[in-house]
Amino acid sequence: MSRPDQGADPDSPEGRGGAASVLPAAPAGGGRGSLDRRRVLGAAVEFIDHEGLHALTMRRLGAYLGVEAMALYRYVPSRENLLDGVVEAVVDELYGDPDVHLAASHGWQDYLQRLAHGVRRIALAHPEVFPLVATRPPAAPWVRPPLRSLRWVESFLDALLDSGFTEASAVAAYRAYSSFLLGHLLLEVSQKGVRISPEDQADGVPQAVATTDLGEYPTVVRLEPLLSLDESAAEFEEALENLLERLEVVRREGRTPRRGDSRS
Amino acid sequence: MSRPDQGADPDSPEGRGGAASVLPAAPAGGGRGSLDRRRVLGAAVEFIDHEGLHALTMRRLGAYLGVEAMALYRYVPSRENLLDGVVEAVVDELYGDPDVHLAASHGWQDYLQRLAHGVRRIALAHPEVFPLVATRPPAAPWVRPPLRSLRWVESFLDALLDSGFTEASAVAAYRAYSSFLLGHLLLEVSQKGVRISPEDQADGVPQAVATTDLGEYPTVVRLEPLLSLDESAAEFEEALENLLERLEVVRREGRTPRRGDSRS
DNA sequence: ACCTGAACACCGTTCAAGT
DNA sequence: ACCTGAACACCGTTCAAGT
Repeated sequence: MSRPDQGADPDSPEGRGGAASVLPAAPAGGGRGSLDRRRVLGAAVEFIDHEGLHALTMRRLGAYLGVEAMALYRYVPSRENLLDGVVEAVVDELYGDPDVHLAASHGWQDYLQRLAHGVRRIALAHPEVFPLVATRPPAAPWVRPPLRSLRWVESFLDALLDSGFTEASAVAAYRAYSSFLLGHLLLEVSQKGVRISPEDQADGVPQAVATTDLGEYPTVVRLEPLLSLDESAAEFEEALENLLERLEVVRREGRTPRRGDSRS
Repeated sequence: MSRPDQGADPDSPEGRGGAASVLPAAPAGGGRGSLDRRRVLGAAVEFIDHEGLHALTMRRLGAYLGVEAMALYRYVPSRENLLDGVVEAVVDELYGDPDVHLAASHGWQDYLQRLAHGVRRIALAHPEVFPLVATRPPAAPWVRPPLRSLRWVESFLDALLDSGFTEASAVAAYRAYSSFLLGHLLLEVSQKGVRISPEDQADGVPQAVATTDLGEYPTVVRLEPLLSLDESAAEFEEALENLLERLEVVRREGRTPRRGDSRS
């Protein structure tokens, strides 16, 4: 059950840390000081980190900030917009990550490695927010989660184009990379115990499994110890490495991937 | 704005089909006949398919069935349980898919191909439901979306064990396969235009992109035609094929995948 | 300029009462 | 046995009113 991630627990005992890095040095949660959009969004991230997404209501967020819910509408036009802002705030944390800089990296594979690990660190730092990052529709349909912002798409494509990818294969690589990140991180985060459903699973989790007749699933029962093992970190590395190798083949051959490539 | 009201195309042209295959021959939506859990869940799936997930409330689902909301609580203990039931009903459609049968397939690769395509068909048939399939926590943390049910996990593992996978590599394959399916299908479905947010994006979508200064992202602007191309189907095939080839290497070598495999 | 009180339309859910 | 009416505690959101 030990957490594999590097980088969680940034450098201090601030507890769950998280959004703190993107917030002003000013008092965070229910602290004083006048409100502004940034403080509202930061408080929302903290609130979701601690209480879960399902607990976030305008009224409770207001109370968390020491204010009536109606006051929030001065900084946020709607709850939906608030959630979009939360996603943006969390993704923005990546901008401050010194490990994820195109300039600082050695080649496109190194850059994609750093970027993937940066996104993973964010996902693990905000497991309750990540499903939102993963499922909120982005600005345009071709800007895909979890990168989500034009800035990262631009940076990604530039890195690949500079390294000899054709335009078509750079775009194909972007799609494959997005799918990989989304699938892996969404499952990893939910495995760590996000409670998307309200609190109806107070008794732990295995409720539904316990009431099922396990006798019909002997293989699952036998392999349960293996299935329960958390190998997320190693699996992430392995799948990422494999993807990068696959992309390198595409890059060398200078074209869009086609079926059956690796057979020739 | 048009209300779906009761009896949206009761039985005439099957419309989008979808859940119909798993429902009784009886009238589906707002038709008559006494309620039961199956009819309630089937109506919920139809409702979400037509109106979107955000529109589903107990009161509106009641109205869709020609009944007060309170009547639903005889068949469904809570809204959360209703959503779980919706997910289950949609996944259950896979059971009726004649293309997805272990017995009918030729080898484990063929089986995983059929299974993946079966899940993809369901995702595309119910794009508004699929995010729920993807993000609702399953019964146990090691039963992963989007397969979600012990029955499919059992079937998956059996197929691989019978084909010479070790227990550890069968489990690793299950994890890799789940991540792949989840990532690809979630992005494909959301690209097709799911509106998870309410209706605030009535003006199409590009609102946020239009208000952004695109001048800072020349590469994205230049590659926009490529980025907008929908290559989902081909990309799905290609990534699936690649995954299966990767698993074949693991199977032949009879061990859990490790980093750097394909290099040796 | 910034926040609040009161109000509106809507939720999920409970329960006594109807048929 | 199955459904409804009324009620409760809670939502998001608007707006006139307070300071």
